[in-house]
Amino acid sequence: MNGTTENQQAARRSDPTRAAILAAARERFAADGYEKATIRAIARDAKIDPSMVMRYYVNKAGLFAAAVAIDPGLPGLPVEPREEIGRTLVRHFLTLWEENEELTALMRVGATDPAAADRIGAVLREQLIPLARRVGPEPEQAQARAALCASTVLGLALTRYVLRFPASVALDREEIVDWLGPTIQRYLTAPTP
Amino acid sequence: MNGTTENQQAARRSDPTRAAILAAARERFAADGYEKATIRAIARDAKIDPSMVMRYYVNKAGLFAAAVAIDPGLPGLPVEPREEIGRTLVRHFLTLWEENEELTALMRVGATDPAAADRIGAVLREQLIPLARRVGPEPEQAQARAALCASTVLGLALTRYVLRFPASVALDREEIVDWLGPTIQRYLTAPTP
DNA sequence: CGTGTTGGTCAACGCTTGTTGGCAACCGTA
DNA sequence: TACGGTTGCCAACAAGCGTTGACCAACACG
Repeated sequence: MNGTTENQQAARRSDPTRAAILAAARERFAADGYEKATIRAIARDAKIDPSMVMRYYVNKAGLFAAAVAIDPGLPGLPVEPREEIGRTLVRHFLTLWEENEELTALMRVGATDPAAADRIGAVLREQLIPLARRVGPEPEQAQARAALCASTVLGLALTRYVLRFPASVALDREEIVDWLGPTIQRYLTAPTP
Repeated sequence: MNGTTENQQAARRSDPTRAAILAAARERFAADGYEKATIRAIARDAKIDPSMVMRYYVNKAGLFAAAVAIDPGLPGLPVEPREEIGRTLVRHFLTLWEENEELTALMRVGATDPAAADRIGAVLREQLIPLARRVGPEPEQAQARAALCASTVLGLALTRYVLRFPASVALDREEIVDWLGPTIQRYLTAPTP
């Protein structure tokens, strides 16, 4: 089907530009949120004309959708040893947040845009709740357990990566795992209090 | 000094209007965030002309500052019995969030505006850290303990009142206290893991 | 070589925003 | 009754936004 590589769009001469736009968009959305991240500013960062953004991504919403796409990949996570899931999950989320600034962007935008909020909610629905059902007792409690885990993880992300409270930024990785790991572990596996 | 009541501004004929503006502003800021809550929309809700907003609150930033002012009142909180602080704190925060929509507004705006973010951070600095110092062991760990408590409480607020995840909204009050109470208790009083 | 396609710029559009100043109506006081 | 201050509305401003279409330059292919 394709001469060079399998399963990808034909290479276009404009690919570097497209990538530059996406990179600039991610950075701006993560730093400023949706409204304050203007197409003009993004174009300036990418060193091209604002109209190019429209040509390649139709409109601002399309640009945001293209710039922010994330899969936390929870289904592939090892759930054994079972008494370590809490710590495993916390570590997993920490690397995820530190490697993808899109997550910060998604959260900044989600605070005011229901569509973006739902993108985050989808992770809870499609990955965290099933995981809670698989791993914990009382499957009918999976919703509640997953909600608590989400609030724990997103709370840390909020204070550390979005609001950037010094006291939260100062925590180091293993310190966080030591404190939050048992919390998540309890939310997932302990009997309903 | 004043004929009617002590320690307050002279009653102005415009007070009802001022109050209507503030109420509308709180509602809009809480629902839409800073940029999407336009002065025109707020004025429309308050059934007055947009220029009145400027007359009474100088500019949009001044309006926001006047509309959102909160004191969580942690210093006055009973810390006894000590093994109940966790649950007491969680209950306190829950009523706080349910009674003041300003808190939702502050968080929506804080997601993109550093000044608003700092207003939330001030609570952590001035009330939560001192409380952690008073109540927990190893005073030099107070920063970390308080940061963890803040992330717990704000995480719940985020998923429940800002992002409005159904699974988080569905939790009921005492269920939350039962799950989060022990978490806060541990963050505040347990020895460093 | 000519010709269609692609990558990119420029200038402008229509609209909304925060903000301003002028002007009319009302009030309490003298 | 006259009058200064308050309360309110109206119309307009400048600036910034997302978005559009005309136009030029470079390339690919016959």
